[in-house]
Amino acid sequence: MQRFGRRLQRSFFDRDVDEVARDLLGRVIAVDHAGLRVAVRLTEVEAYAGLEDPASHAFRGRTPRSSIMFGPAGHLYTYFVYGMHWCANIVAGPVGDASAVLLRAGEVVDGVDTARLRRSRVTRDTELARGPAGLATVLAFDASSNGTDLCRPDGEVALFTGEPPLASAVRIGPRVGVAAAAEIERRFWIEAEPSVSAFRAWTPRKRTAGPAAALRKR
DNA sequence: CCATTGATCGTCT
DNA sequence: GACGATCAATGGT
Repeated sequence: MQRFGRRLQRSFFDRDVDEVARDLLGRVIAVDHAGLRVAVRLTEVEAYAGLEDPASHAFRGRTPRSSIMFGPAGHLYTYFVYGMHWCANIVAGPVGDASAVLLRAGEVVDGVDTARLRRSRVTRDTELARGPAGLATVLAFDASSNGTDLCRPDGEVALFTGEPPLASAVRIGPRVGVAAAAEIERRFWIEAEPSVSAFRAWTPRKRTAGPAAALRKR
């Protein structure tokens, strides 16, 4: 789509994951699904640096879930969390590096009507793609999206150049909801963007399983 | 505005 | 068997 610039090539993703994450801000990810297009301008992302990063899904080596991360850059890595949400990453760096960028938030710039239908409980458009699960829902990402190549010229998922933000508008801080390596700053976002989710430091949760939960189920 | 919490299941130990 | 790269409803300030 000319409107959002050129489709990004594999070389864009095949670099240091922190650089890729930083450079993804302002880019536009477009998905054609069921004959409908939704496009999102990325405003918040997080880098996960493969085997060396305790917070990464690849930290403990290759598993069935993390196997896509060990493959070539520019492919989607989707995963299921908390028993109900899907989240999406883009694999970055050389093969075997197992790094990826979590797509945390964005602004819906095309297909707003479709996005509203997919997020029926959301009232404000700025919240349609706020948070990784909301963003994934708007773009119809799920198990079947895992491994999708963003760099195929005819692919139904694509990343376009868009318009990168001013360097002065980019902020860097700790990742959201991450217990491991909480001091590392690998979250990148665009300042003063209404679609960016609020920062929440990791906090221990009250027990949700155990005797009380078992009783509740009866 | 902010803090708390239930829902729900794939993944890995 | 425990827990998680979460969301949205709820209730208080």
